[in-house]
Amino acid sequence: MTDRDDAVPALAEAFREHGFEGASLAQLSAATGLGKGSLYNFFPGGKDEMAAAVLANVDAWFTGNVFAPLRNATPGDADAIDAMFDAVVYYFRSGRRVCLQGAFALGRERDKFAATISGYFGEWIESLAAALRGAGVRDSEARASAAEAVAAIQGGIILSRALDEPEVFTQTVVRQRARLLSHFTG
Amino acid sequence: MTDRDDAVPALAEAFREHGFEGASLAQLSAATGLGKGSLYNFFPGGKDEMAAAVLANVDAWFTGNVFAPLRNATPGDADAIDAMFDAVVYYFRSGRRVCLQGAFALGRERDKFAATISGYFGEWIESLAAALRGAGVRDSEARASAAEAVAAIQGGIILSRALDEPEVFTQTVVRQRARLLSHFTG
DNA sequence: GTCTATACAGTGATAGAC
DNA sequence: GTCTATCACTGTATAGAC
Repeated sequence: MTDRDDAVPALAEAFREHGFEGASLAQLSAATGLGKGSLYNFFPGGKDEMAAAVLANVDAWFTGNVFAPLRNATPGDADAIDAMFDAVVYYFRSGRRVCLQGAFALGRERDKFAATISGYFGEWIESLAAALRGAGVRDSEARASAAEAVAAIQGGIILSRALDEPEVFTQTVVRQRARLLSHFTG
Repeated sequence: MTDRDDAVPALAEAFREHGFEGASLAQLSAATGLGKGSLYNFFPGGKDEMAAAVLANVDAWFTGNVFAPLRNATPGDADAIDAMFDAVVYYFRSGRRVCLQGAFALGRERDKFAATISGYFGEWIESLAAALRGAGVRDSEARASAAEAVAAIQGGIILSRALDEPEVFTQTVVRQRARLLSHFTG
């Protein structure tokens, strides 16, 4: 654990609150408690490298807490699906916390971090589809169903923030959880 | 029709491509073909007023092409639902075009345009729920089902852009359309 | 490694000539 | 009404003292 890694969570929160363009170096400096000089010492590439480090950190969290458990689930066992939704509710703070990859996908940042963003969502859908296939769902339906769940989560974040009603996100998760688990009861 | 209204569509595209913070006055000037002086003549409030005019313009389009048809649908008739999805696919260019209200909901712009954004999604959900109630769906389920559809559309835009696969959005619409129409076949 | 000082391009916005 | 010129300011990034 270097000091560089210690700064990443603070950077993440700053990017989530202000967006990539909206997060100025002054704010990033204040959020981390590091002077601009120190920030450029850890991230010579500037804001781009800071954002890349943040995205990689988020990806690592999801790999460990979501993607890998879905991949390693025993076929036909719904627990990994349940755990995924629990992790999602926790990570996105019931919809109050923005998904950086999702927010970046809507803006100019998409071009700059295209591979990372694509990889994040692609792996989420693929690992979830793998768990669904374990319940006997055929491949094309598993992928479509997985994409639908991931899209619903992303849309749930937007809606709950737009309406300022966290229950919208919670409800979205409840419904998607039930929908996916119904594959396992048959 | 004033020259002000003529500039709004060009401003909308600029905001969609670059985001609110990312769209500089130089770009807005280039997109509209108007000098900064002219822009400030039409929009004395600057960027904020331009964005507000764009959001109002989008809202008006949806009111005329989506919300009102849903409200005026004859109870039990699914045509308005079908028309909504057609309009959505057209408006969002099969997921290639960003939803400004959705993008703003994820950033700092949310605070500045809170009422407009909330009103847009609130009316979308309410008008869609009204059409579903016309098919005999009880109120709480109608609202939840409507919110799920709107969230899926927003998430579909994110996913299709993130993966650079318009088919993801198209598939989302296909599935949601089928899900909502199933209320009418009973 | 950390900070302060600074370079310099670009920002939103305004003034004023035409 | 339209543009150009300009304003004050903030942006990212760097240099250099400590």
